[in-house]
Amino acid sequence: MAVNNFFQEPELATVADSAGVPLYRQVKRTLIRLIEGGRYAPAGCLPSESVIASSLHVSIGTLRRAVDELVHEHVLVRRQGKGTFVAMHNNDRFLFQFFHVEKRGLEVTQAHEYPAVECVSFERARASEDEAAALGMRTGDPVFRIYNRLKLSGRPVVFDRLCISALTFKGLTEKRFVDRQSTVYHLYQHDFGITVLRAQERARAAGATREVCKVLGVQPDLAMLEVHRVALTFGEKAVEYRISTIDTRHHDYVSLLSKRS
Amino acid sequence: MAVNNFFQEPELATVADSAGVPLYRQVKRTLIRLIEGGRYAPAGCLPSESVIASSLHVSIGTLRRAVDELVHEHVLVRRQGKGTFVAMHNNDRFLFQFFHVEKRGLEVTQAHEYPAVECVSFERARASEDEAAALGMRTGDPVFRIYNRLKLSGRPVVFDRLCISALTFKGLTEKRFVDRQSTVYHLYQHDFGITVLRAQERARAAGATREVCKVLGVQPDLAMLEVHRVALTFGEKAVEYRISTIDTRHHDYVSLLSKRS
DNA sequence: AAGTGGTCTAGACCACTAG
DNA sequence: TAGTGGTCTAGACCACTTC
Repeated sequence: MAVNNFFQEPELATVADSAGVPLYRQVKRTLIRLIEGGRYAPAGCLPSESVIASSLHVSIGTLRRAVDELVHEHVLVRRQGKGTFVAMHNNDRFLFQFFHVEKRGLEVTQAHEYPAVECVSFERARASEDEAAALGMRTGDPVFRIYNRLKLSGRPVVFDRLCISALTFKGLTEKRFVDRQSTVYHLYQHDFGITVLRAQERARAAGATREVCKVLGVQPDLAMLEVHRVALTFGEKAVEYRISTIDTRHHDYVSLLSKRS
Repeated sequence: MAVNNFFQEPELATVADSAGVPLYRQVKRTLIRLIEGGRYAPAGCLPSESVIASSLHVSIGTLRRAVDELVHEHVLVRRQGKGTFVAMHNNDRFLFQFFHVEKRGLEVTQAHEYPAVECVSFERARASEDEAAALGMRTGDPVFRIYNRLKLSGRPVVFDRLCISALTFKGLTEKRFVDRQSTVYHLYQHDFGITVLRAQERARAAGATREVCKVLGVQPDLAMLEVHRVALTFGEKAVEYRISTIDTRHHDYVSLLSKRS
């Protein structure tokens, strides 16, 4: 499990002596560069903390502080007795970090229900002005536009329209998308090496359009919840723009303010 | 600024040797008990880290770890060179920790706009079933029901209906509520010693009711965003139940998933 | 200059996991 | 039993604030 010939590239192994920046931040940047650069596969095990610390010529306390922050940001996962791993996007933890629709009723957090995803359409297109702005690209650049219907307890509840760069996700096909084993974000990570770290969401209410009525089977002008999400990876780079239209007659969009203890 | 006769109560000063619980967690619980018990006023300064550490017979590293977590949970605030303080709810930081309505447009986080609050009605009432469930009390218990209209750039955008226990907030009057200097949460903290630490929110879409039309001046059945919030203090105790109805034609409800770096 | 929090170190010991 | 992360310590030095 341990890797010996680890920090070979001198420029990566060296912690730059940037002015005023705390050492543990520099160590953190170094670790991010290594992860980002594909130095470790997702789910891969990092060398032990003592090995990394001595490789980078910092104390173990400093190394631990850098890792602490990366764990907090869901980039790494620690498992006592086993090692430190690159966070994966294929487990419950990560699914529900980004899926926040819950059946109405119990205020206490109940067991989450997995949505069943059906792909409604998959097309290559050119970025609209909005899409380009959200993804930091130019209008007309090639994108994939993927429309999904999500069912909870057998009833259609969410209409997801997502847009991703066809350059970033070169080689993606409808078949690969539909046949994926796990979540979309796991596909991004496993097949394209892109790890979604966080997302910004903006919610608003809007009447159901004809398209929404058709896909979700609701009556025209029903008040729907519309969530616009931009998913971000390292360096705050936007990788996905998604509009979710939610039938909130029996479900809520759940948000948690501030940290829990 | 420094307090000398600090840890007088032996049972508070002693860190219980609970089985298996890390020392820094026990220190954290001790600090919470002291804050909760009004040992320090809000905005009050704590003794220096070295003083607390030696008082509790733990190393400074352990004390710092406990304080780190409390800072992360917005219970304490550190100021280098000055000291550690109990977090206050009267600054921008805390206002916008709980107010998440933003004008549409720029995706980049723009300067937040302060809402202008008008009290529409203030009444003593008996808790409905929903209110009682949200606040952990019995149906029929006395509550205050306070309705506010919030304006942004002079236009009514949000209709807030909040419900709090009349027992917890004994002595609150419409005058005191309206004449408050700062935010509602600052009033809770300053006048009643209740610190709101976090909140749970559930959002849904709904057509405008007659009451909403009257207060916000919108046409009937316009799709509105409805946010149900339960605000919590120490020990996960619910202290406020609030329903915000938002006109999202020109504003969004903004949510941040996962941590930012 | 004195006092505060912020960083960094070096090492000890414990708890968990695997072979 | 060996290796991993988790906790705890004791002390040094730095950066910031106040007097």
